Amino acid sequence: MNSEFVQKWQSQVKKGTLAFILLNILKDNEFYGYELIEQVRKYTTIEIAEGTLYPLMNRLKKEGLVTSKWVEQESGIPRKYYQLTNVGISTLAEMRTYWDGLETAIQKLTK
Amino acid sequence: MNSEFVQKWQSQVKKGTLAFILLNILKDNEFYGYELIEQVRKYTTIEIAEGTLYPLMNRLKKEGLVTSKWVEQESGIPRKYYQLTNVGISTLAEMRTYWDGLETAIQKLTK
DNA sequence: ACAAAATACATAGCAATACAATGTACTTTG
DNA sequence: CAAAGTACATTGTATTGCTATGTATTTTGT
Repeated sequence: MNSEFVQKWQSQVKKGTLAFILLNILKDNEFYGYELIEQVRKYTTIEIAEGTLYPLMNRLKKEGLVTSKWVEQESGIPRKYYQLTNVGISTLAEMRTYWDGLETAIQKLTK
Repeated sequence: MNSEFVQKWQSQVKKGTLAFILLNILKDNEFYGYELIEQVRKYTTIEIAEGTLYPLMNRLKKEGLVTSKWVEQESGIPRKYYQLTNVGISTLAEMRTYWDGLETAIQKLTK
C-alpha cells in the first residue's frame, strides 16, 4: 500500500493544488505562513514543507494575488500575515470554475 | 479572464492529474496513444500535447502500471495499444482513495 | 493532381514547482 | 539546560508538462 509511485504522484498532485487550497483558506481570514501549514494540515491530509510554502507565498505575492504585512509579537519572532487582493479573489474564482469542471469530468471517469 | 497566471496554474494541475485520468480511461478499455488524447479531449476540457503523452505513457509502462502492444494497420502507421496491469489496477485504487479525500477537503474549503 | 491537414509515433531542451537539507533566532517544554 | 517547537528563509535536485522538431503515412480540400 501507498507504493513509491503513489507517493511521488501525490507530490505531483500538489503542484497547482496547493496554490488553490491556500487561496481558498485566505478567502475568509488572513493567516501567517506557519499558520497556513497548520490550517492545511487541519482541513486536508496534506503536509506542506516549509521549503514549499514560503517560496509559494512569495510567488503569489509577486503575481499580485496576495499582500503581506509584518506583525510584531510581544514575544517571539514577527509573523508575516497574508491577505487576498481583489486580483486574488477574481483569480480564485477562475480557478474554481476550472477545478469544478475537472472534478465533474473525473467523477464520471472514476464511476 | 483566463489570465496568464491561471493558464500556468492549469498546466501545473495537470502534473499528477493526467496520469490519474489516463489510468481511469484505461480501466475499461484499451486505447492507443493518439486515441487517448482524443478520449481526454472528449471527457474533459484538457488538451494533452503529444510531447506530454508519449513520455507519460512510457513512464507508466516503466513503473509497470500498463503494458503495450503494437498493432499493425491494414493501411497507415501501426498503433501502440496500452492496457492496465494488475499493479496498475491496485495503484489506481490507491490514487482514487487519495483523490476522493482531497476532493472532499476542497469541497469544504470552497464552500 | 497536389498542397495542406490529419493521423501516429517519438525525442530534446526549457520552465515551473515540491521537497530535503540547511540556516537563523527566539520560546516553550521536559 | 537540552530538546522540541515556533517562524522566517534559501539552495540544489528531481519530476513533469510544453514547445519545437522530426519521421512517415493517409485523408481532405481546391
